[in-house]
Order: sequence, then structure tokens, then C-alpha cells
Amino acid sequence: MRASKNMTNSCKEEEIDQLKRGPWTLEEDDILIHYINRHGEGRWNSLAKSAGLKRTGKSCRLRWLNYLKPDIKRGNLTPQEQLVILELHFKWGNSWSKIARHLPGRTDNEIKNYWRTRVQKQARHLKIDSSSKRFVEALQQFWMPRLLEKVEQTSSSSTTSTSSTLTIETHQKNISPHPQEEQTLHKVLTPTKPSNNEYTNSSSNICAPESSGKMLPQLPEMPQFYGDTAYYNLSLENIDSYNVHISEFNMMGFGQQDDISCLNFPVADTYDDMTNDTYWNMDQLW
DNA sequence: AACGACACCAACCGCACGAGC
DNA sequence: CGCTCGTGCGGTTGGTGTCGT
Repeated sequence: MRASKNMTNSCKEEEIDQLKRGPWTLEEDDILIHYINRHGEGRWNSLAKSAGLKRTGKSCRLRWLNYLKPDIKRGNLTPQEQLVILELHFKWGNSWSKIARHLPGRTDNEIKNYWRTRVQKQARHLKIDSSSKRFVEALQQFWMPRLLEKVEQTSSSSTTSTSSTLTIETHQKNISPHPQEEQTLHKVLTPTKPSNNEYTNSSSNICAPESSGKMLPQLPEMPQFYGDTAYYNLSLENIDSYNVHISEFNMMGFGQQDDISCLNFPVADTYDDMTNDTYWNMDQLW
């Protein structure tokens, strides 16, 4: 009995020794794709054996889910996707797979990598603990507005894609004004400069919450244009937070829109160090 | 051109959990 | 009840490409 058990163990060890590790070859990919196309996913250990792959079931599963699956989206994360990641991370923390479910075609691994390489890098840069409230607030105050700006630029420059409707809500509260912060937030509210040089309040980019289309009372009638960027003559002394509703991202699978359509940006206390743009390496965001 | 530092990301690892026996 | 197996998850590692000196 013991002998047979030892034999089983040694056979298993031998099998494990023979298993291949490291990067997948094109041939292996091909085998896995064809096998799954014919037999479907699941039972990864037996799948690996039946397909003749000298890989663990785990390895096959990972390769399929993170790389080979047909609906996997490749390439850089869009500003929209980055916004969703940031917002959902505030909500759920490092639940990458949960976050990934809201980003069709993106894998938990990809999102995790994005967070670790890009977001945490900013934290290191700012010398703040990435899990700290301070960093979260910094992201909400300086990073997300820039992403929003990017989203807006993308949507306004694109004539064919579904436009992103950004809905910005303000709350009243006294906070100490900060000049640089002021400029940042002004730019969040930047509409695309109308081609005919006329700005109208009917701009669909900025409207009241709940998709009501009502204009924000805090927004001035006319922005000041400097180049292609419009700056509102808006005092931030009374603004406590933004709620940004992203109601029409051109992305699939937003069935649970209620969960994520409202991006809440509380404006925190002053950030003496972080308000300087040089602390934020925006080039690496997209 | 050579080298080191750094960034990115695919792949691996260990753990947890549920199902089935 | 305890064991094994399959699966999923988050954290970590290592290979590779890029950039600066």
C-alpha cells in the first residue's frame, strides 16, 4: 500500500518535473485555442492533459483568460477605462476581478498591472502611501479631473463615437481657496470651444445631475477662452465636491450602471505639495 | 556602442473556497 | 468529517523593451 502510494507520488513528481513553465509559444497557444474551440473551457487540468499541453491546468486557464480569449481587448487603457478603474478602486479596493467585470475585454491582471505600475508610481512620486486617504483624495482632486478632461476632449473631437456625457454636480461648503487647484478644477469644467466662437449653455457636456439636463447654477454663462481651452470665472471657495456622472461611455457591459455612473470627487483640504503639476506625471497616464 | 536603470506586463505562486466523494 | 480537485483571487516575480548616460 505504502509502496503504491510512494509510486503515485513519484509519478506525480515526475509529471510536475515534465511540466513546462515560462512564456507560451505560438504552437502552444494554437493548441490551446483549437482545443477550447472544439471542447470548450473548464476542467483545466484534464483539458491540459487531453490537449497534450505540458502545462498545468492553472497555466492554461491563465493563458486563455488573460491573453487568448477572443474578446480580450489589447492596447492602452482609455481615459474612460482609467476613470472607471480609479473610481471602482475607491469603492472596492484591490478587488481586481470585480473591477474587471465592469471593463469588458480587460482582465483583472491588466487592471492590477495598471494600478501597480501607473497609479502606485504616482504615489511613490508624491511620497504618499498609495493606500492612504491622502492619496485617494489627491487622485480624486488632480488625476481624475485630468482624465475627465481627456475624456471630454476625446468625445468632442470624435464625431462618430457615442459621446460621453459628463454631469457635474457641486455642493456648497467653505474651503480655503488655492490658486493652482482653482485652475485645475476650472479646466475640468472646460467645454470644447465652439467652432463659431460662440458658447451656449446648451452644451451637452455639462449638465445637472440625474441626467435632468438642468444647467448648474454655479456655472457662469460665459467661459474665458485661452487658446482652445475655456476657463470659467468660477470661485471654488464654495465648492465642496463634484459628482461626475458618466452616462454614456461608449463601452459595452455597463449594465450595472447605477454602481458606477456617479463618480464622486470630494474636494479635500489643501495640498500644498501636490497642486504643482510637476508632481503629476500626466504623460504616463495614457 | 555599451551599460545600467527603469517600466511594463505575462506568468507564476500561494492561499481560499466550494463541490464532490 | 476530512480529503482531493477545480477554480478563482490577489500578490509577486522575472523577462524584455526602452530610455538615458
